[in-house]
Amino acid sequence: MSDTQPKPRASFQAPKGTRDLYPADAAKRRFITEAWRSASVRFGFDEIDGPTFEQLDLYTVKSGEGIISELFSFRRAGGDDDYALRPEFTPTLARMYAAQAKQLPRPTKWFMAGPFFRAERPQRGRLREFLQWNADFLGLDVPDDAPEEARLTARARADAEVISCCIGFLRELGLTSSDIRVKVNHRHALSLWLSSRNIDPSRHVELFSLLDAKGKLKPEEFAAKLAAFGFTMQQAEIFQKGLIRVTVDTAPGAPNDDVLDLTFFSEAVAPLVKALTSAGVLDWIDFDLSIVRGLAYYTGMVFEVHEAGGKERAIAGGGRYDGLVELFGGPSTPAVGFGMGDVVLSLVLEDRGLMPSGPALIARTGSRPDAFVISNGTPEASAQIAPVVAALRAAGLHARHSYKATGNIGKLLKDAASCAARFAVIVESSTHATLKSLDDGSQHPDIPLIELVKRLG
RNA sequence: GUGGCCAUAGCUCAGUUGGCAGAGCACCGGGUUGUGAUCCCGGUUGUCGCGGGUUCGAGUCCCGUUGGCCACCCCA
Repeated sequence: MSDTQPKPRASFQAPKGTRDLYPADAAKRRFITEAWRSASVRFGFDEIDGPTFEQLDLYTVKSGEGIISELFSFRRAGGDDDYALRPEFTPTLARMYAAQAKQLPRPTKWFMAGPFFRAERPQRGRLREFLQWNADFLGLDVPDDAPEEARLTARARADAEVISCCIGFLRELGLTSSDIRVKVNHRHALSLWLSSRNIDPSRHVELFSLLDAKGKLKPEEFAAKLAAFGFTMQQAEIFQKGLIRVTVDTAPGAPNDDVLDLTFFSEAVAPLVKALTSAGVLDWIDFDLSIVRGLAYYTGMVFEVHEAGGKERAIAGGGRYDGLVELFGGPSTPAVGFGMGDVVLSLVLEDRGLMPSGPALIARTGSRPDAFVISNGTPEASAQIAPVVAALRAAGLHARHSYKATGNIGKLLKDAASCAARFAVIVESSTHATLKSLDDGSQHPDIPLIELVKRLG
């Protein structure tokens, strides 16, 4: 050993806010990503992906210089370009769409799922490295010169389709509309409604931030600030609760209308409500005027998905961002999408008992062995384990065997059960085996070894 | 970036005013019952997160550091 050899270091730890995934954890991650993929494909989205790091400037275009402290950014030794690990997908998406916009179909529906990185202090539901699923609907299914009314309903259809895909995924995992609420608002509709109350458009953004901050203010403070916009105490309470009833027929929704005349808002969101109804997901939806989402680039519908008890951070969030593709150098393109992280989602699934584990998880992730081959303990049977396993694998089957020295059949069957094998093959002689189904316990003796592939296939 | 709590076996944790490093589970081996719950016996695993300091002596007290949990900030 030379003097330059580094000394062994006693202990390394995973970097702050990252996770080591042992087999049980990796299987849970696969369970989630497979479900994301399955829902996306079912709703007609095509998979894409981009680099996990981009030019630093790509992120400041949209979010300003302030974003830099939240990024993991770096410069190659000796180079002079600044890069950043991707903290979100939307800039990459906008860049990719802009680059090929002329040849892409309308609409273009894309999804991706992969790792993202944010230099934040970790806490419950928030890590520095996490997975995020993104689904986006770019362009509309009507011509650019279609009447404005047609374009409005086309936007509402796209908005509803994106929300439906998100809900379709949650449903597939066994969550219901009483576990999860999808809180929806509409920035444009909100603005129309505020204007109808003679609130000048120049003050709308200020009011949006006030609504966004309601959870952090004392009720009296919140009401006092709302009073500056002409709202009464009673009306402030409705904002405080968040929940606004909007009905399908756009009729004034009782009981809110007794104190808040929401006619303008209701009319503006009517096409969205209609599209959500057609998609069969309206029972998951709460309209909530206080959901504005921090980002300045949202232009229409915005939504957040929350655990019904309101205990966790948002499971997902998204909305319409019609100006963003243009900002990245593409043609003016209506677009709507959302992102969902794996961290809060996992907390909710674990809490509701919907995260599988053990053999159930192995079955869900498609890694069940077809056969677990054991010997009855005689030398001639033991000698057949390697060739039988090899033959099964050569036939494309998933075959395993025990690495234990014991001849205890009970212990070996326990091993077979713990890896969730479909069948145990108990080799009895140099030519025959017993086939045992580990699902129903049934046994078939005297199976010739050469017939195993046929019996298991 | 700010604050509080925490770090002992692979996991969950106990460890007395500072005095020989522990339990359960898991894992491995052996035995009994030719069949997945079992039962009995035995065994491996630790720079007590890391680095300093005080002390005859530190898992225990002090300082620093790294990481975790929680809240603030932020949330694309």
